[in-house]
Amino acid sequence: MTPIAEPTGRSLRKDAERNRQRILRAAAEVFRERGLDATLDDVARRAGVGVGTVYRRFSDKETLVAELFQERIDELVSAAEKACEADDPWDGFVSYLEYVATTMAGDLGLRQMLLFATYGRDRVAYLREQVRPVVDRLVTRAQQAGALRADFSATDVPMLTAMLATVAEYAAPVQPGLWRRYLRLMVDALRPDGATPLAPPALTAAEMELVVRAHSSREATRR
Amino acid sequence: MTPIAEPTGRSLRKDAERNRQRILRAAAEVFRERGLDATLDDVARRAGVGVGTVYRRFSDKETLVAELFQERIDELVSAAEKACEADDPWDGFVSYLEYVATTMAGDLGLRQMLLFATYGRDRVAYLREQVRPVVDRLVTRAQQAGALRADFSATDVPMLTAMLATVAEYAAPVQPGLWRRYLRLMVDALRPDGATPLAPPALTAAEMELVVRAHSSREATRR
Amino acid sequence: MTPIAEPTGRSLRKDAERNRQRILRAAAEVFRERGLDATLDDVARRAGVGVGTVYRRFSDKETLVAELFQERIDELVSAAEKACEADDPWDGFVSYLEYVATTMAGDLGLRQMLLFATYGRDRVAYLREQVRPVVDRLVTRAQQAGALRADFSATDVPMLTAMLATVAEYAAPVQPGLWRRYLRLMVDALRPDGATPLAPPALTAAEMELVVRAHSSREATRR
Amino acid sequence: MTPIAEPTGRSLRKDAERNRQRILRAAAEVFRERGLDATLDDVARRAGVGVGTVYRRFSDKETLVAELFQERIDELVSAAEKACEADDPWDGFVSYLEYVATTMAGDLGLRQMLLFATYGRDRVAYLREQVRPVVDRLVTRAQQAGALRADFSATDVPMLTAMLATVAEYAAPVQPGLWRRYLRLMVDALRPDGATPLAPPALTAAEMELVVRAHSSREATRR
DNA sequence: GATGAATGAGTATTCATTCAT
DNA sequence: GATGAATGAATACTCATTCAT
Repeated sequence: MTPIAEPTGRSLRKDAERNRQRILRAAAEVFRERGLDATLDDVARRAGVGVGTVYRRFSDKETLVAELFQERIDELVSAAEKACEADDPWDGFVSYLEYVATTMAGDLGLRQMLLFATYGRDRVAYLREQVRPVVDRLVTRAQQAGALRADFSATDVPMLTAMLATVAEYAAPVQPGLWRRYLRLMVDALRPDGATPLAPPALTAAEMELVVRAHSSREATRR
Repeated sequence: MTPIAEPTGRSLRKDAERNRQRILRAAAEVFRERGLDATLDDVARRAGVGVGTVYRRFSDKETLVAELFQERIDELVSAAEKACEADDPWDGFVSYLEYVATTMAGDLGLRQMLLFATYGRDRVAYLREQVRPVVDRLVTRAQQAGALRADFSATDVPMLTAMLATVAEYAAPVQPGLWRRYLRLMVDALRPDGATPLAPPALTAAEMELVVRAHSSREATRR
Repeated sequence: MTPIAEPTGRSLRKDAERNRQRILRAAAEVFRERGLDATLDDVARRAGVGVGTVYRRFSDKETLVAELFQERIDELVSAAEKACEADDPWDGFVSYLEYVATTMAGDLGLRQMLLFATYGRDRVAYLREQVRPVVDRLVTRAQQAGALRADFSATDVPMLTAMLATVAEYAAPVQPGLWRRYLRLMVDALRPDGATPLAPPALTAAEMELVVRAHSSREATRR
Repeated sequence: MTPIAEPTGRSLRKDAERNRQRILRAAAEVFRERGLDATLDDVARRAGVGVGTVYRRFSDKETLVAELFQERIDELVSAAEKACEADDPWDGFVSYLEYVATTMAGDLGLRQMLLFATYGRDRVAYLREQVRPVVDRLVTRAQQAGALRADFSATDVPMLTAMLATVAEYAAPVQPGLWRRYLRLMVDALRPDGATPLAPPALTAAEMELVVRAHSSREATRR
């Protein structure tokens, strides 16, 4: 784009950034389609760069995956925020669940990341850290509006999304939207009327932390 | 054949059988804890035998995994049958869900087998073949008793159990019974009164077959 | 594309090409001396590179073997063409036999490739495809000159060369040229005068195809 | 067979000998059909005994193969002797060649043993030791009768048979008798009339010894 | 900085051989 | 003696990661 001259300095950094983006985009595609078993060579090829370049930008496969995950988290956070501003608190809440499930339904790599402790389980901890406050608000808001049963907890949300991800994973090749059926089912159960007391109680935030940590430490032993 | 005498050959078989059991036990542990990526060398080490011995007993990693899976299937089928004979059709239905969730809780290998079809996808087909009729009965029975909403389908059952298994897996180290909370939630939704129409519709039996098959072919193309 | 400049990438390719050649040379030696059972690790060691490098250049053991074989084919075809242009049709014919026998002498791998079809049987088919027309001409030409008995067939040529190669293989370490003795013997028999009718008839081209195919399928069933 | 009593002593040895024969027979079949790559487990299975028994009778796979080879040698020697007593010296000579080629044509293992230096090349040395005197006689007799060209040597015989084995190997699956065609060809060349002087000269007996030794020592280095 | 070549530990599986029963 | 169970070194091939150009 910049015609002549300027061979060093800024243009290089611009190139670098462009490559970084390319790689992230390529990785997102590749992992989405083929799961986390895909090779970094595959990613590099799709990005149109050499593997070396990938390693220059991301010290590790793990790191690259984590970076991608972070992108999803960011998107998730803004989705949650947007959902918080919905006119109807209940609709906001449900639309957030829908958003998460939709995202996961279309992304094999993401599902593997969430459902199996093979890659960077500790990222999930970080995710919760980020999203939690917003989700808290989302839940409280719906409950205060009397639309969501009182014994529902913010820590239930990640569990529900994991459950939907499971369905998505299972049905992905045949009926990618099947998870909506189970979202409906849950939603029916989440209304305050006629609900049976839930037991055991939801995880506390601290317990939730533990859950996630337990997963990652198990991970640590593995390799 | 001859129940008396035959002191030779028999004692050998005893040893062999002992090793076979050791291997199965070791494999169950290893795959449960570390998933299906675990090596047969790992299994052998855990069992305290050489790899060759593992291969003498199980022609394949695939075969070994399948054998383990078969054990679970058998248990599942009898659980379903027992559930069918419960006095209260609804209780029977719920207790089956409980049984399956409990079984899958904490078994990473089992979940991988069900969700990602690297090993023994045909086995999953077989599993469904075995359990389906009993589950059909279980569901019909609960619906005829007016205890289960009419738009619920037998193909919903594996989905629900997979969902519960996901929760179990997540929470296992901290709160192993957490999945019961979500079982309650679902159960609330499954009652016929006040239910919202479910959409999309449940998978037909044929579609369910496809889901399973699709997993294996996806797997095939992946490599 | 641009023949000037481009100092990067090119020098790498030089290295890579050098290694490729090293590997091919090493493979030629190893397979020649120790047959096709030799390991690619052996080849790598001889070439002074890691196994990975071998696999980077040749996707398969099969492929590497085929590549080596292809080199021989190319040489063979040009030898046959040159032989076709000899002033004396008979001398041309004989010199071709000499060439082939010389080439195969002492190359255990090459002989295994021709006799036992573990690797690159399709290549043998391809070889025949390539050489056959030229050999046909070579034979016809000698027969039309009245120098070669009429019941000789082009499909006899590979058989004769295989036979000579066998002798060469046997005698290589002691008397590398011994095969010439048997070439003389055959040549005596190939003259048209005083020849006994040959039975059974030579293979037809189609049968020859079958021979080659049969080897591969036999191989297939064996494992 | 022996009814009661006599549990130790002779009957055991009889059993052992019977097993030995069974194993040899089984090995002959298995190696004939599937070549020397066949497993000793395969042999044991075919023989209806355990592998352990095979190892009790034959210290080694190599040894078992050698033993089989010896059987063939013995048969070969008697064939040669019988051929020596033929009324027509020439016919005797040719029938010997036919006998050897026929034997090899039907036996993949034998061909591998003879054509490739993978198994027990030194056995070939031994073979020659045994057969040489008879073959000498066979050749001399035919030459004295004026039926065989004078420059033919006894050391040419193993070469001719190896050549025929090559054809047999090649054509085995499609046209197992094709070697006869080339035997005819050679026979035409072996008549004394109209023969071109053969060069280089045949191997001397000493050289032949060297050839064989060279093969086996090459073998030694391999493992 | 970018490239892609090189590396080698790691994986599933086989088979000759040994040894407990 | 016979059995077949156990062993483990060996083989083809992959992929995350490093490094020379």
